[in-house]
Amino acid sequence: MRFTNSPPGRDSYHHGNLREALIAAALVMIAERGPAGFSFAEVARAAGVSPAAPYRHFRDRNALIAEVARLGFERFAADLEAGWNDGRPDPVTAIENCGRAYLSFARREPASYAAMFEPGFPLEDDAALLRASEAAFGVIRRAADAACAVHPGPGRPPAMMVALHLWAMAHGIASLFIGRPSAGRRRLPMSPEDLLEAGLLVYMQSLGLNGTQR
Amino acid sequence: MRFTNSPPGRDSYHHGNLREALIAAALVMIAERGPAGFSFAEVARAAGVSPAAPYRHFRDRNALIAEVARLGFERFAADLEAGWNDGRPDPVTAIENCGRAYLSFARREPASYAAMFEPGFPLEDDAALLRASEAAFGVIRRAADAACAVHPGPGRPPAMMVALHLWAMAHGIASLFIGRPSAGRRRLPMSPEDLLEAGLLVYMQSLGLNGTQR
DNA sequence: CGGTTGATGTAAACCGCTTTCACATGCGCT
DNA sequence: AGCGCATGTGAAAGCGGTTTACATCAACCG
Repeated sequence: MRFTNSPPGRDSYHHGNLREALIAAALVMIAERGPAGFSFAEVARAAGVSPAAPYRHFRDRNALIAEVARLGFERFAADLEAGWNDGRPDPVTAIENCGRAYLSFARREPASYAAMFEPGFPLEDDAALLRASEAAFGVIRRAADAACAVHPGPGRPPAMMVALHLWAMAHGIASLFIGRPSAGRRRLPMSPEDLLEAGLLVYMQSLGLNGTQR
Repeated sequence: MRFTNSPPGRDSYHHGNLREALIAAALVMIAERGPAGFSFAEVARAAGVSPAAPYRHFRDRNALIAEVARLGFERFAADLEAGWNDGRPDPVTAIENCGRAYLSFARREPASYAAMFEPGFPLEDDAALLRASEAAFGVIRRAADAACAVHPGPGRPPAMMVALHLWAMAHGIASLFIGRPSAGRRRLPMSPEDLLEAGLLVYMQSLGLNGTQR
């Protein structure tokens, strides 16, 4: 499998856009075998260059994974933002849509999701990556803010805590039931999407955030 | 670092309990660098034996990780069972205790937890491992059953769904906020334990599973 | 235009890991 | 005491990953 992308297609000594080709190859391999399932030399082979070439673009294998994660967080934040859609038509429905966007991302981009949450090495010293992940969580945080604002006077739950609960529930379901199988994986009586929607509804109902009876 | 354990301490040709020593060494290395962060030869070195010795006990590196995961699931199930404590003093409190036991395990045995949920390879063909993981989930499932039984007549939630929600919430919090840092990690305004307890309370309150007002 | 410079890719050497083999050791059973 | 099987060794073959010194090329500049 070559990833030399048509324009300048590698008819010459230089590749042309090796950096992007390496990222694309890494995405495929991570999707197939996880963040630990490929080597720096292997992506080089997939891109049709010598094993030493990638070192011109990334300090090492970890830096490549970190870049995959950073780009993933950017698209992730955009997806969540689109799902949230400024809280329309109403906060509860918007949060459900946001949850669906969350799982949809994990499903469409399992490689990015894995690089983001199971990189296999620290990956906390990368400032750009940190900023990207902050942006993604920011969407959830703002959604929780808006939803909590609906809550009547006293006893209003702390928005940060609500945001963390929403995130944990979504991540828990994505991590357990989407992507490459792990040990805990088991057959579900419903789709992960339905499972998450039900969980979010139950949670938010208790907070009095929706108009439903109870 | 040697793992030759004091009683026959390796004064002789044979190790004495190499199998356990290899598992112990693997646990240390997984805790430090993740399931992908060690080689078969390296655990052999740590145990003070030749690189070929481990093959007498495990088919390959993956089999070693799978065994670490299996033993982890056994202790995990026992911990959850102890937390649940047959639903005493009452189902809601018992589920909170179960949640605390969940996070406590992830904290005390980060290596086991990682091997169980992020092994880095399929690990679903191992029957013994599957059984062990079933047993662990069974505890959560029974807790959800018992809790749901308290619910008044119609509108009773499906226990399986509740079990999955509880598991997802606990796993989400453990995965995001306990263990070696990942990208999504951020500073919490509260301990993971308090975060989970609050989340479980909010969730169960909505189901009418506790006696609290609202 | 021609030369220089820096970015990009290569070739090959080096190193460690994996796996297998024949062989050594000694524990436990009779 | 002696036998047999489980367990550990040593060496070697083969791979694959990483690294260093060198090759190529594009862009810039006088």
